[in-house]
Amino acid sequence: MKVNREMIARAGLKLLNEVGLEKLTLRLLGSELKVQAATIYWHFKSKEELIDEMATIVLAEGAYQLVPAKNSSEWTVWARSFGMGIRKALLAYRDGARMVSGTRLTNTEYMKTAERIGAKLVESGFTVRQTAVLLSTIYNYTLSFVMEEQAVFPRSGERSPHYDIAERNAKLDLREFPILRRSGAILFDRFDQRYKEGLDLIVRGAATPK
Amino acid sequence: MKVNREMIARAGLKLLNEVGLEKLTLRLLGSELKVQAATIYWHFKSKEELIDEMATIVLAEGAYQLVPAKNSSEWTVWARSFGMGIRKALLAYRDGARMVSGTRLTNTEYMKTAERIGAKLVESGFTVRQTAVLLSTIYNYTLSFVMEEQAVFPRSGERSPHYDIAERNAKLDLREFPILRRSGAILFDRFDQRYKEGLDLIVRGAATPK
DNA sequence: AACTTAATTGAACAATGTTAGACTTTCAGA
DNA sequence: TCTGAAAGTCTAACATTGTTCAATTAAGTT
Repeated sequence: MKVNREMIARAGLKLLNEVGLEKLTLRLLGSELKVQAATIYWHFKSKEELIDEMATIVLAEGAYQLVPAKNSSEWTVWARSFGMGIRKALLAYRDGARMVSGTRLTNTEYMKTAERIGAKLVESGFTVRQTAVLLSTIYNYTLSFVMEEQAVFPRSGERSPHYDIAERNAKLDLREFPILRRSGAILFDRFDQRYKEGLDLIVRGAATPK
Repeated sequence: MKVNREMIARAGLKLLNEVGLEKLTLRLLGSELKVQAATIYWHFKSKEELIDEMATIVLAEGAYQLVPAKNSSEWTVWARSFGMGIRKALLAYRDGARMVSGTRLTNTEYMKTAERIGAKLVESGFTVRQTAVLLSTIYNYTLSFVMEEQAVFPRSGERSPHYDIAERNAKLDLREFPILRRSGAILFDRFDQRYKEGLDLIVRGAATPK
């Protein structure tokens, strides 16, 4: 059976959702495609390059949701949509954030959307530098946030046993850590809510003159 | 020669700086300590646990710099110092950010400092929730920022050949990507500067009422 | 049909984390 | 001082992984 880069990367993403990044081995991927692991090396020069391709697909696939549904004129809506869209794209795959982090894009699909958003911000009065700082700050915040989120919820709705709130609290003395203790429920639950609040900080900061 | 958890983790950090996270193998670590790799398993139940310990040390070691030198009364100074301090702590070791990301702390040393900073914010009028959101947002931003930074500069001052600005620009058509093209120099150079600007966004956001 | 290129296979390699059992050191208590 | 158990280390192996390479088959071209 003949395979190509696209098929391999897609199968990789399918398996990623089923077994997670750590268990995504080239032999498993080969068996999914009914092909030897070595075959993959005809299409990709390394596993790393395959993961770059997979990450690129995830971002490209999710790119459409980075831009507001209505062609709103408010730049704040665009900035927020950028963050929320990336988070959604990363959450679409198990270990999505960890996979994307530290990969290099293999094509410019995703960048087209980023360029549009950047243009919107420049149009709204930001300098190129301010635009780059704002978008990269949102991007970094989001990437790390979702990495944590997916550590707690490897698959959406399924909480990892390693992050039990009650267990964590048991280790934190209420007298010594009054604030951290009360933060557990905030940090390890209702990620949607906290993500938005953090995103708001950044956007509000950009909206506020020094 | 007898070794213990502390010695092993310290040696691990020393080697981390020399060879990076990927090449940090248990056999190499064993040879550094003049001990077989298997010995490490008497002190740690897995490599992951060893890395947890190493990460914990990095944060604990860096904790002192999370708090302002002068006991300033301005909460903004505390918030900024928190971010800058974490960045410094992560930068102190090669692949520091990647190592810390996704590990679980093995003791509460670092948390003591976090609690102090949290207390300062609550004292300044923030709710516990606002405090948790602000600090976690700074933390996430910083972690991801430094991961990128250390991908570009694996060791401080030594730029990775994979992130050449001119090369990147060559791939980006100036007409199609006018903004991204000009962003390269902002994103892949002068990390100090950009980090502060991003951090400022967050802090300013927290200072601004909705 | 002959020949070239594209794609896949099978088998192996080196390296890694990890484990099991034998061996050695440490040291408290008789 | 002797003894025996506990603590610590070593040797040797295992399973799994990414990767390579020569041999083989499939596809496409002249």
